[in-house]
Amino acid sequence: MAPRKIKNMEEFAAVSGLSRPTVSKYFNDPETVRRSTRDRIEAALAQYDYRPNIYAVNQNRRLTKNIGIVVPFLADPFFAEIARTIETLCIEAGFRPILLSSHGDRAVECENLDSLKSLKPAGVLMAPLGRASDRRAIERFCDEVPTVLFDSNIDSVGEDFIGSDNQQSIGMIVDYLYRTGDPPAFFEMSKPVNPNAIKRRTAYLSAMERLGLAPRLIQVAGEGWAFEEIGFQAGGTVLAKRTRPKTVLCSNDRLAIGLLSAAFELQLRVGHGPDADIRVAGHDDHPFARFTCPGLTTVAQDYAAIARRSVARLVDLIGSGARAGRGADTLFPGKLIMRTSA
Amino acid sequence: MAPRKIKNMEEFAAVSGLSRPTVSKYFNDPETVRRSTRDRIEAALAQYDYRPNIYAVNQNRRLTKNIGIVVPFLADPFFAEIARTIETLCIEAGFRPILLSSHGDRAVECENLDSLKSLKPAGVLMAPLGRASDRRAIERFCDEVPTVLFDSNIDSVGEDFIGSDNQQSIGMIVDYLYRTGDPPAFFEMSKPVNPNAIKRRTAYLSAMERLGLAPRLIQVAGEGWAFEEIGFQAGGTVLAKRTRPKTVLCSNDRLAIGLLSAAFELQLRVGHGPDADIRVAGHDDHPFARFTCPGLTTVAQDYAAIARRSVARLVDLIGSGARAGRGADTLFPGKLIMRTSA
DNA sequence: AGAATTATTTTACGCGCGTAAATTTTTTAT
DNA sequence: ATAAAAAATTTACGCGCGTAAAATAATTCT
Repeated sequence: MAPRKIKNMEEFAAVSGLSRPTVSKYFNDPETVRRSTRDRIEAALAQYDYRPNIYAVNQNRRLTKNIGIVVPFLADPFFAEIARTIETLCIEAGFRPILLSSHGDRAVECENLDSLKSLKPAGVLMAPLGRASDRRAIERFCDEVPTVLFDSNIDSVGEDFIGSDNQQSIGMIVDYLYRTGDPPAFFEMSKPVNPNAIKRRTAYLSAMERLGLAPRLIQVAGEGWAFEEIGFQAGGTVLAKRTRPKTVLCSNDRLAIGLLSAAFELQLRVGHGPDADIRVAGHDDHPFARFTCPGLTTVAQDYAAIARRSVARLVDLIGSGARAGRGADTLFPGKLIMRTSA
Repeated sequence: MAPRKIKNMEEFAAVSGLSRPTVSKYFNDPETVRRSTRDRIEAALAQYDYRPNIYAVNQNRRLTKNIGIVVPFLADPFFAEIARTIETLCIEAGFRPILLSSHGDRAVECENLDSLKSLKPAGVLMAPLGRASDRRAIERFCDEVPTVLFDSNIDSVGEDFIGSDNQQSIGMIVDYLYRTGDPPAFFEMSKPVNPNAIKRRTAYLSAMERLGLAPRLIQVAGEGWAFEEIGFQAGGTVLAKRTRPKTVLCSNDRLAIGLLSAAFELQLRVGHGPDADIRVAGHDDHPFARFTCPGLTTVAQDYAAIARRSVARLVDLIGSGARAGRGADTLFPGKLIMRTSA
């Protein structure tokens, strides 16, 4: 019992009866050694519980097995969920994910990229802040590290972009709302941080035009990532007016959550029933959207597909070693989630 | 312009006119070199933008500047928030935080500890899963790495524990609910994953006894971390019965969010008004608690204080180099947050 | 069985830095 | 001003591994 402690790969190679370079090869890719050799190593591994020193391993490797994951705001459950999915997929693909949040802050985002650069990652999956991002810094980063952007795009940056088809999803829910009642007004922040927000506005306008309807934008002040608070405060003001719309489509679910809270406080009945005062819809299918009062009608982003495709693309890029320059954009369609709020 | 690229510390030392070990000393602690030396290095640093290779740096250091942060479930905004605060504090203290989530899974928690061990962290801040944790694995880990537990305790493990005083906070809200209406029933999961849940139940029972009241536990089935869903499903059943309580105190806010959603669906009026059907209170002051319908009366955990103290204790431990064995527990009191749900 | 192929071992070197010990410089005390 | 003490710097060595090239062994094919 209690076999002596293994200090390094040399010793481990000794107890497995192999040379160190062979063992090294095994740890880089177990498939590259003979079956019998592999069995011997794995037997020794079970007995001695040795792990190569991460720092020594990565010092001389051109490319590490690290994959950086950068999200703009981890306290948003949407990003927490997608990050979790991506993490799992990276591990399954044989990489070591390193999760960083930019906390909604441009400077932090830059620091994250700097930190990652010094970790020599094989690749990076990044959901940028959007407008608040330092475009130049991200460009420079993408020049050095294979990077796939997801969720929110920055034109002509990164190898690839994977996201949602806002044109389709907003078009769909505008159609739905129009067919089942009054056409929606669009509730959003006047200075959106996120490219998706801008695309959704455009999509709303074009959908209304297509239907031959007059658009109505409700643009409210507010900055940062406290969307619920902004939706609540500004929404309260909007809803208190006599001119309030009969149907509101919010640029995202978190704004809608705040708006629903404001509506409740004003004792407005939200829903599609005959005695309802107002209909509210959102976008994203936020994890909490089904627990709002009433449940929020919204469009689900296919975040599982986005995560899968993003990881797959990055792994491809890493495998091919190709820095193919600007690649293609992939947009996944949204799915209408009908609950009781609209 | 465009000075030649710096490959390593040797080159950087050359362009700053110093020897490499001196530069190395500077990067370990700028205070340990002479003022004039420091100025020269920092001037060169501004011009050449060199960063020491992380892997080479940590290979020979006994102790890295890494601090591991392990939370049980990052998709829970409460943990996302406290993790964010802790991250910032670690950076301010001159360390490099590494954030890992156990995703509510025992095996993942163990893997996280293994990963951390091979990163040779100076210390670790850990919020364990609780009952689902592999106690032995955590014990072994704490033997090797200075570890401060926070949020949820595992008796006799780790150097220190920082958390909330459930006895105080539950006692306070039970008092409040009793003084302002009917005494509360306690809504919880029958098999709680979290030690806090168990302490809260005990605290509820003792508070009721102190007040000379008959306790009423409503224990519902359900496992995992989908608290809203459990609160919604089980809560719907409970609230539909004629025997439903007039006042419900939920073991945590996420259960309460689900319960509120169920109440809304049953068209029950929640609140402390004269025409209300039921009062609902929670615990934690979850980031979304103020946007529920109606706003959730709850107890705020002082997560900023917990984060500050946890980091401070760990930095102390690291500084003193002392493995003092089992230290003290620090419990912060909660703060009553009166909203309209109770 | 012999040749061609594939897998493994040996040899040899270097990565970029930490760190103890030796040396030099600077500061303080006399 | 000079010696002693303290601080800063340099010298010298090694960490644990990757990796390339050459040599050897095992396997497969004809």
